[in-house]
Amino acid sequence: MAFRSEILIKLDKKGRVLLPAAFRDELPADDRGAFVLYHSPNLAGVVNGNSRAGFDAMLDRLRAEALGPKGALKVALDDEAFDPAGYLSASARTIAMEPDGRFSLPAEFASVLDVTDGVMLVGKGDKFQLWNPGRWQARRDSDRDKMAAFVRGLGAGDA
Amino acid sequence: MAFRSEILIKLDKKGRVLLPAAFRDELPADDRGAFVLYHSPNLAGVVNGNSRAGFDAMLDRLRAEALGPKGALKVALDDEAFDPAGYLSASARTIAMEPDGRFSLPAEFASVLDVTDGVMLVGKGDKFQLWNPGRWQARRDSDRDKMAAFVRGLGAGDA
DNA sequence: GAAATTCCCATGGTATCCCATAGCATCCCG
DNA sequence: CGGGATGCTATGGGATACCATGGGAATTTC
Repeated sequence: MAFRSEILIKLDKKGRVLLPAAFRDELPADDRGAFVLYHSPNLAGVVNGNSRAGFDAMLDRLRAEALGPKGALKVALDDEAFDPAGYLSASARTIAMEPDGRFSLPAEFASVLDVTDGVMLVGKGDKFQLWNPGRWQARRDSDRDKMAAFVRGLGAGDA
Repeated sequence: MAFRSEILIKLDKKGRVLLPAAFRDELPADDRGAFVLYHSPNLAGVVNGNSRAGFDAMLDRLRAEALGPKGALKVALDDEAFDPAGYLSASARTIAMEPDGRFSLPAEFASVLDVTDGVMLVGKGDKFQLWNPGRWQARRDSDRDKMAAFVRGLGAGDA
């Protein structure tokens, strides 16, 4: 289960978006009809997506590693303390797909993405992202330079 | 598992390419039906390939070395920071083969390779590469000289 | 009832399945 | 040891299935 590739998908007049077959195939076999969209916790204008199981697994890791072994119990009782996993849950929505893999993009996501006729779907391995196509282009260009620098840095550190 | 040799393969009118038997045999026995293609991170016009397991192993090593022990959690949440493994995932595609070992080369790869009727498959040990045959010829010639110089350098350092 | 949502059918393009063949390499068996 | 016989590899091509998309009709929502 690893989301790869970047795919430009049409947003039609009815506000529908297709989750590409390449991504649908990465959803768990027993839960192909729905997935989760949630706002990026620290990058405005980006929406993250994952399978329900993948999203839940991330929350579990978050609670375990951020809060320690007693985290789960504490979170269940302590409403005063900040709970990052709870924060993400509130920003997330379960999205049901039609049998053909399409779904209607909730307006809250469409507006932060600022998309009107196309959405860029980007695989990030253990999750995927929705981007405004133009913004993704810019991000991608800047990442390309960072990647080249990163590779150069590996060589230097080695020697 | 080591990819060796250089093989020129036809690109037919339907855009199909054969993964040579010599390379298919190097794929893990339990995952022979598909592999991964991804753009070279720092060499334009070159496409890399590997088994799914080989690609994933590279990403794991990458994340381990690029980030600290808390890397996994940070990467899962931080969309603003540059993530080399995520960058490679976005540039990669899982390629399913027909039972006879052929696959259709996605247009994005065919265009950066600038191939029309033939692709050079080059084994690089732990991965393989796709090249435009002419460009590979040039690269190979230049590498031959570099290799000779490298071997001479070894002798000098020894003495 | 008007607007939005969901279901269903339609379509062009692409990818996949399947069958076919020529050229090698290997095997087999007396 | 020879000479077929077999099998696999790389390639071609027709038929079929699937993907992404559009749009009408039915259903829901307020």
